[in-house]
Amino acid sequence: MHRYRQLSDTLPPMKSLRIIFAGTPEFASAHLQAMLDSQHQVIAVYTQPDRPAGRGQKLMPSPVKSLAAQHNIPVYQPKSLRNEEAQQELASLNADLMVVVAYGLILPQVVLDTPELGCINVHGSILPRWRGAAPIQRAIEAGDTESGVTIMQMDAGLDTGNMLLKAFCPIHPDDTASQLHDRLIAVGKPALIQALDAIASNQLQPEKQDDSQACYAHKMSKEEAMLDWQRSAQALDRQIRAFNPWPVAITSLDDTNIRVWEASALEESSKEQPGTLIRADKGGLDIACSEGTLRIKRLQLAGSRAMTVQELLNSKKAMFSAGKQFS
RNA sequence: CGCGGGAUGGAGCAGUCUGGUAGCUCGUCGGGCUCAUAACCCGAAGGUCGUUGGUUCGAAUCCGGCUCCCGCAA
Repeated sequence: MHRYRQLSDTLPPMKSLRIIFAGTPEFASAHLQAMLDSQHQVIAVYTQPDRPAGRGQKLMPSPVKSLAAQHNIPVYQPKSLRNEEAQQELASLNADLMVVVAYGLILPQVVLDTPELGCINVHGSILPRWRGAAPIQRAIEAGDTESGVTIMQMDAGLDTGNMLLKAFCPIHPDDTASQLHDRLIAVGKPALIQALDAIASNQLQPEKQDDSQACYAHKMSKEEAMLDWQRSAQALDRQIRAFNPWPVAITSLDDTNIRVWEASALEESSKEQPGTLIRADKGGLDIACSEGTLRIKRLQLAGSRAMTVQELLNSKKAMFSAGKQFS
């Protein structure tokens, strides 16, 4: 296996690959863009079927579909790749390689074996840590200080394939999932192109994952968005950053839900019961936790946009008087 | 046609139900107090009330169309 930095002196690739790209969200479309800017040839794109999304529930194309359409690349949107019809369609494209980035569909073994060079995946963590659906968010929630992108040869398991290349980046103490997401795109794009070039000239050596070091990044859900004031301020701060921009951490005051967009943990501890508002001023809302104090800086009331505590206090001073209980 | 909330000086809001001189908290500018200040005191500027049509003697307020924003849902 190569580290990304060591590949910078790689020789030019022997040939341009015929590639099928499969992906759905923005993380995927960014990598598709990188491939379109490279010398490799994207002959077709697979993405999830259009789904009702947004207000009004209109059918929306995925970011990958939109980008492919702009470049006149054929788009396929099967509901599943388990049926033979879809599999034959894919085989008829006669690709050298398939690149999968956050596609959201399981690829059966038949499909994995279809392209001559197999299927590779760009994953938003340093494997075997954080296999699964939400590696970016879970890394922040766990307080990891380093992350990166792993490019691997796909096999039938969930992110268990042999690793081909890794590109590292730091996680800063105040990073949100949104910021790390963007950083991983910046790191992942050149890494993917490096990997493609190296694959084209057969220079990569697969490395097995150490299964004993693996952990799983479960999908984010709204059910876990509620802040538990019995936890430490530091843990809540991480949760808030991991849940930004989706699904966004929530707390409850006066029986209404408040979305918490930005906060930081203070060392200061207090004797107040966890969830008690200690003070509210331009700096933020300071709330007692079981350990430490959480300072909320930006939040969002129902029906309104997110705003800073300073803005909000201009009209809602009564709502945030000291002594109030969050739950 | 998925359900619901909203648009009022630079910012966040009240006023709309019960039409009749545009208000609050901040910010800005000027002055004062102070060793000093993000603190305090005094004063000033700044709004065709999202847009468009209608009802009315009179519309931020009532009725219809449109635009944009937000929550639920995904």
